[in-house]
Amino acid sequence: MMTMNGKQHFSMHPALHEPKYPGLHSGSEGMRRVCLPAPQLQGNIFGGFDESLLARAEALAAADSIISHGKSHPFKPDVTYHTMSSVPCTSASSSSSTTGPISHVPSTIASHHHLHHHHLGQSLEAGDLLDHLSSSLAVTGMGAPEPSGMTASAHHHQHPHHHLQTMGQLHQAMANMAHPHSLSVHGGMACINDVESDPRELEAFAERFKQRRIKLGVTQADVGSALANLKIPGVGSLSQSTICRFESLTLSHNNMIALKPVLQAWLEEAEAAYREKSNKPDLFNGNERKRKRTSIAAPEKRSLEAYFAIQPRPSSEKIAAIAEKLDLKKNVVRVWFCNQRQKQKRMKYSAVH
DNA sequence: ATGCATGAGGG
DNA sequence: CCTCATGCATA
Repeated sequence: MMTMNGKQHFSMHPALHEPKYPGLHSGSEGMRRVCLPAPQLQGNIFGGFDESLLARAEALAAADSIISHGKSHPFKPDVTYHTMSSVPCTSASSSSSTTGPISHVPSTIASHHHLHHHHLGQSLEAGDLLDHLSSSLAVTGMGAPEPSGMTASAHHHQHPHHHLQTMGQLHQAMANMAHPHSLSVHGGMACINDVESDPRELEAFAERFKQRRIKLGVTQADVGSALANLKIPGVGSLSQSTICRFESLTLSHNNMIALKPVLQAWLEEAEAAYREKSNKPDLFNGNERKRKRTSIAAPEKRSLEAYFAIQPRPSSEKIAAIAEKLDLKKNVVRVWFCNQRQKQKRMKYSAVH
């Protein structure tokens, strides 16, 4: 559909991305074993990718399905619905209009009134709890950019983008702490910023975090919204998804490092407040959710995985071709590839170590 | 716990 | 367009 944009990006990067693959424990999706040999297609990826490539990928996809994986879906015809409907809930929640562009508007820096949904009976009332925790993790000067797997020269590379610029400045911290050179000459043990111990420390922290969080009777979602109350410059709230991913280490290494200080600060505050006060009344829940999610059917997904194994970064043309072949919207395919690439780079340090 | 998506920032 | 950090909707 929709023809093609005459844009043809030949960004055939050698192999900037390390073939790091998790495989440590995840195992929920169908990817992971998609690392197929992919014979001699390095030479004509662009030249004659047409039939051969697509055919090849599909063949592989077919073979793959025969082999079967432990996870077979009952069957899912691609349900591609995009529906962002209205928000019946007219509560005063400040939350986002799920209508896309305005999801996260206000930088909670100035105003932090988020009336989120709660459903724990006696969890801590973050709003007040963490209100006085304004500067726990002020800073920790340390200088040294890029972790181990980053672009060594682009230290300003992925900066303060996104809404709440949660990392706007966290990125600094992240970059700084990423280097073993500095120091964490603080208390002496488990400071807010001793990332020098690399992935191991993170893993341990994530584990501890989860355990204590549960102990406090707080959900991932609650942690996310409570973060805004920390009013750490540049740090707003986060979603349940992100907290979950942090705990399960399924974020990029950089992201993990950037989030650690914030979550640690929250944890400390929450525990302190917990001891102090039993709890508070708590709020009610305002619910609102509408948007539907596109669902790619299993067969299509298998094909995509096969294509991905052959060429993780298909050009616009190829994406269009694949999209048409699988009868999917081009954008869906493009996004799918982007997401696959991200997954491939998840934490679970599987490379460069 | 995860799949698909949005958006910022950078080319 | 891509990469990245994140989020909504979902299974």
